Formats: sequence, C-alpha cells, structure tokens
Amino acid sequence: MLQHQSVTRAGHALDLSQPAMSAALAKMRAQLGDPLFVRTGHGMRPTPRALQLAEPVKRILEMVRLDVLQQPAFDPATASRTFTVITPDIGETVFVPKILAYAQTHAPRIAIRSMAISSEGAGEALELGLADLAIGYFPDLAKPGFYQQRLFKNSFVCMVRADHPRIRGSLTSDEFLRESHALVRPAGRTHLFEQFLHSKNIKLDVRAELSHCPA
DNA sequence: TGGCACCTCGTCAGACTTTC
DNA sequence: GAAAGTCTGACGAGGTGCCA
Repeated sequence: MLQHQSVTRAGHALDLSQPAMSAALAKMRAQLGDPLFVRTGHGMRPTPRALQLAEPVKRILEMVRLDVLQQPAFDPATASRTFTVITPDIGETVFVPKILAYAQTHAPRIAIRSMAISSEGAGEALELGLADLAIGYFPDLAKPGFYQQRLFKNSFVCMVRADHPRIRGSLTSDEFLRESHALVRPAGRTHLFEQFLHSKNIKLDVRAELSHCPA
C-alpha cells in the first residue's frame, strides 16, 4: 500500500482483487486501531502510524524473503557433506563404487556412508533424517511422503560348484526345491527371496548358513 | 471415518465517496 | 455530474474442529 498508494494496485501486485485487498486493510485497521491509509485526491496516503510502521515491517519482510523464501541451491561441485545411503549388502559392492566414481568427477567433496538396515527400518531412518537415500527393494516405502524411482530390474540365479551335475541347463521349481542349499544371510537379515518362500510356505533344505557371499 | 457446523478468505456486484 | 477508486454485503470454496 505504501509503495502503490492504491488499494487496487496494491491488490493487483499481490494477485488479489480490490475487495480482498480492502478487506485485508480493514483487518489491519481494526487490529492496529489506526486508519493507516486515508483517501486523498492523490491516492491513499499513509497516516503517521503507517509511516512509523513502514521501516520495521520492511525489515520483517526482508528477513522472511532472505531467511525463509530464498533457499540456497544445491551445487554438487561445491557441496561438502556426507550422504547416508541405505542399501543391501550387494549394494555396497555394486552401487556404492559407481556413486563414488560419479561423485569424484561431479561432486569431489561429497562422501558416501553405506547403511545396511531392514526394509521395515528404512522408512523410519529416512523420516528421522538418519539416511538420505535408500537403494534396493523397499516395498514398505511405497506410500505418500516418499519418492520412489525404478533404477533397474533384478533377477535371481543359482550358484553351484564347478563340477555340479546341474552346471548346464535350467532348473524347474521342483528340481530347485529338491536340492540342498547354502543360505547367505548377512548380519542375520532375512533375504527378500527367503521372505517370498516363507509367504508360500516353502521350506528349503538348508545345509549351510553363511554371513557373507562366497567369492 | 463421515457428517456437520463454523470460520476464513476469496470474488462479484453494486453502492458509496472523493475529486475535478 | 462524470470518472475513478473504495467500501460493503452476499455468496461460495476450502480448511478445521467436534462428535457420533
């Protein structure tokens, strides 16, 4: 209003109609107990009270503009921080090296910290700010508040010893279930495939349980 | 969780005020 | 008296709190 000296023009500058602006002015008049702006032949002139308020209001608006509305843009080239990534064990060997290689060129001051936690705990870690990103299969995060993007499709394969009779060809599900198995369970976590078998009430003949995937 | 009442804030239309 | 601008009442949309 001080800048435009007109209810209509001030409203237009704020993308409001004149009545809306007039109503806002009426509310301010009631709250401050002063007309603030009075009609004259040369527009809406400020009262002494309005002029007195102009400087502190200007400072408040400037503070809001700088500290609230104007957020610093993220610049990978100069950013210096550690990103925490939730990823399964395989992610540490597949994803993290690629991320580091990319960061070395485009974000040289960025560091990556890998975190291996359960699918159920990933959502909470992200919500609490303990982690920045989760790479892997996290069906529990398919809900509002989380952004998801498919990066790739994955499939499972069977690993057998070099002289195993099934070294060639494919397996039927019955043949697969008749075999004995080595179960890789890092840090005691339940593998996605195990969860699938459990949901189907299928039990494997597990002869060995390992915490690391054999080289 | 859905329905309801209430409040806030917006627009529209028309009355009103001021100035020339 | 005309023109420009402001004010006001009616009404609608959306948000919120309460209650069954």
